[in-house]
Amino acid sequence: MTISKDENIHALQDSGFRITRQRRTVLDVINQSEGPLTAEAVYQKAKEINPKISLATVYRTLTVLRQAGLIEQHFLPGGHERSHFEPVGVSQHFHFLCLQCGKIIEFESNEGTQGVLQDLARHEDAAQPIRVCACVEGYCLSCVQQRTSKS
Amino acid sequence: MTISKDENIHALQDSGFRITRQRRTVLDVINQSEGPLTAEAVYQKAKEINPKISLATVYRTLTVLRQAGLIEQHFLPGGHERSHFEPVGVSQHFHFLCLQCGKIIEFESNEGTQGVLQDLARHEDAAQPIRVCACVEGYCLSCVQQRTSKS
DNA sequence: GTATGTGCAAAACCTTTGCTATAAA
DNA sequence: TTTATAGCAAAGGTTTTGCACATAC
Repeated sequence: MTISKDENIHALQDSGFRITRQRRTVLDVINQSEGPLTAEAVYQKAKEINPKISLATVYRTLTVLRQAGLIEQHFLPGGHERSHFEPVGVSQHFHFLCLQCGKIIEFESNEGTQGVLQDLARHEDAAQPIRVCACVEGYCLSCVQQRTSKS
Repeated sequence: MTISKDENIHALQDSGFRITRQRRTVLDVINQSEGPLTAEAVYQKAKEINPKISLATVYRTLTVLRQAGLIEQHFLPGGHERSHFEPVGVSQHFHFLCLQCGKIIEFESNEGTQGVLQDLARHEDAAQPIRVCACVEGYCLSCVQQRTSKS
């Protein structure tokens, strides 16, 4: 599950980037995180390791790590408004958002992925799909129960 | 295809909002648009009809129209960074983004929707799904051909 | 040694908010 | 007449950028 960072980080050089302390730090933070982190959250955790790191560097590093294929950027459903960063391939890109309480549930969906790709295949112009994500919005169990009991 | 706005706009009153010139304008702009519009784009088009309208009003109106169920807010894949607004039910919530040229293809996917909902159903906590959207990233035909011809 | 990357502060960007005047009901 | 809404300008939050210094190669 935990992939050695040093195996990883040289992807930076393969993409023509340099390996720096700050980039190691940011990558470590993301690789060791439990769930997706906002840029601000990455910054806070990175400062615990390297108090001198700046928010600008975190943003620039996130871009670079993304270009090197070391992390992915997600947007959660509903708001979508803030980007979140995770190691490549760790999380499912399927989210359910409860419109009432804001709870987010991650789930897997091979059926969904296949279905989407199958229908997409009818559009010849979408030649080479790489990544699928889906967002579902609705109400979670406890919020449904609350609503039911009110009426 | 074009639904009479006057049939539509009274949904505002049903939700306890007033009907104003600005709200008519914004709703008209969105109903008559070809594709999803950013808030800024709505503002530009609205100014052609009512030069006095302010951007703040556009934002507030977008919120109100959304609450009244007259328009929907989407986020396109890849960037996701800016919200786009469309009439309810007009567009598919499935998008393909070409990572190279940025082209976006909208498509339908009943298979995808059903697959996603089927897998989501295994999570009892996601009791009442309402809306599904999916984003696919990859490369479009012409960009794939370019890449192939280079190598 | 040279090009890239960092830190800082300032700017850019999108969106929201406070306030007074205006208009819908 | 009463209350919601519009317009303006200012503030808010996130992300980007310019520039001088530092660091990786």
